[in-house]
Amino acid sequence: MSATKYVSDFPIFSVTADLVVLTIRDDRLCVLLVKRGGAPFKGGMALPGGFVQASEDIERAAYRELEEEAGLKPEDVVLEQLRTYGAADRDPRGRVVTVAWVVLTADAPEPTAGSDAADAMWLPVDEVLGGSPVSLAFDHAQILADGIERARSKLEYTGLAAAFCPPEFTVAELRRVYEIVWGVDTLDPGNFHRKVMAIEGFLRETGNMKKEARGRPSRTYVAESGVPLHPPMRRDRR
Amino acid sequence: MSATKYVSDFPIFSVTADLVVLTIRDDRLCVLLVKRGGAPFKGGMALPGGFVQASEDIERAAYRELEEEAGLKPEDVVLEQLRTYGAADRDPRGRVVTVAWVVLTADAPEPTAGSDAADAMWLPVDEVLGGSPVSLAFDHAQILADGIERARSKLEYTGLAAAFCPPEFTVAELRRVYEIVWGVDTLDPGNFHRKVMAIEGFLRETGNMKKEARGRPSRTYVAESGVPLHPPMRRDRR
DNA sequence: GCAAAAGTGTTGAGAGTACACCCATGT
DNA sequence: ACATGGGTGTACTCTCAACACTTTTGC
Repeated sequence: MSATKYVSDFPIFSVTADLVVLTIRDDRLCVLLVKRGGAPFKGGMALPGGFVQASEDIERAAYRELEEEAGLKPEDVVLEQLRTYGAADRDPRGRVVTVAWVVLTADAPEPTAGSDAADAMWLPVDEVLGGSPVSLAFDHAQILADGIERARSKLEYTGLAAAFCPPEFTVAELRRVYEIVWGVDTLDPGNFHRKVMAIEGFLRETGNMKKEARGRPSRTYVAESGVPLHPPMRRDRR
Repeated sequence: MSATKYVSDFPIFSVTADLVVLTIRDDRLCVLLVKRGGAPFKGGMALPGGFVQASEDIERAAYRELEEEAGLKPEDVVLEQLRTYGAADRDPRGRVVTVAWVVLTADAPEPTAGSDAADAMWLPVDEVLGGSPVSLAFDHAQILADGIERARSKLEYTGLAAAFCPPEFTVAELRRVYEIVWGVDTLDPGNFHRKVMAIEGFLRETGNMKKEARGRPSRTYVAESGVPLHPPMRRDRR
């Protein structure tokens, strides 16, 4: 850190932007974690993130950290604010509040490639939060859990699932996203196809086809907008 | 202000908690606004709120401001975090980020009663944001709009509507809440009654009755929990 | 009795599910 | 030919909205 001192008439806070970066790799929902290089929690795992600079919009800081720590550019992702965590004792360094963001991406470059945090890695979320959970620094386990729940519920009533797909994708690829994120066995392919095609303004046909290893080639689509889905894709919660 | 100076190694932020306090008065959705007593925007209207103290949880600060500026106690309200606004230039005093909260309440005491801000008042939201909108300080117009939208959508899939009702209420009172907040003409009383009674774990009958000016007396209920509604109460968005 | 509001019954339209079936490709 | 996944058709179920109707009060 620099020797510069900052002075204020008001109680002093520092603000960080922390990121819950989610993607799908090998048919599993994965989150980007970094190994901390300094105190506190040195060597422990944490969400990527960092301090917001003095004259930087918080959202801009989130995009900057995303590029620095994950090598992801704004046009590769969907980013939205999750919530702010501000318990007085959440950071041993002092009074730090963090604004957390959920980031969805289809691009999943191995994060070691030329980034600040060479110790970044993708881990399946069910391993991080599951039976023998990975211990995360600060309150990051809570932030991660909140971020995953946000992503799950957003799939229901927005077209956000497309953010996990490449720019041009098939209905089956979109269906896999729903199955993986919701953790359900199999959505009926026929019904899913019809349902998703019935939603106005969600998918636009490209005219291209994509051949898989087996079976009939499928049409490809691009997501049209971020508008709410009508009707929504509801998950069963009996 | 005190003469105390605060010093830090990190970029300095101040953090405020701002409140979108909503209630229903005279069959209209109303928001609590205060007249600012100091610069900037002195004399202008703003959302109630204030600085978070140095060792105070942000949520606790929200409850404190709620009591100081509106005379409302935690048990009288439902409070939930809305989002954080952190544009670098949003406050002319310096780098201030605000964590905004949505507060729903049935109690609507006239706010002048013994509070810090004797200049607080309830205003109908459609007058504040409508045709000739009231000008609000900072980015508070945006915050208010976001808060109202949050309240509207929360009515669909949570039992939050009950927060606008007294502790013991009738199905008709609950129905008025939906009509007023969503701005719809009339929900069918019969269908609404059946729908709301079909939701597990939402309403518990008290055994009491309430007589209105006219018509058959109705049973009264208390809201049972904050659990999600299944099935949800969906609003039409044709 | 009449008006008004609570609450119930009935019915018809539409949405969702299960599943049969056809289509287009690789092997 | 046959296996595989894309995509469509069909019929049954369930939900929901419209609205008729009964109940219980005040006037």
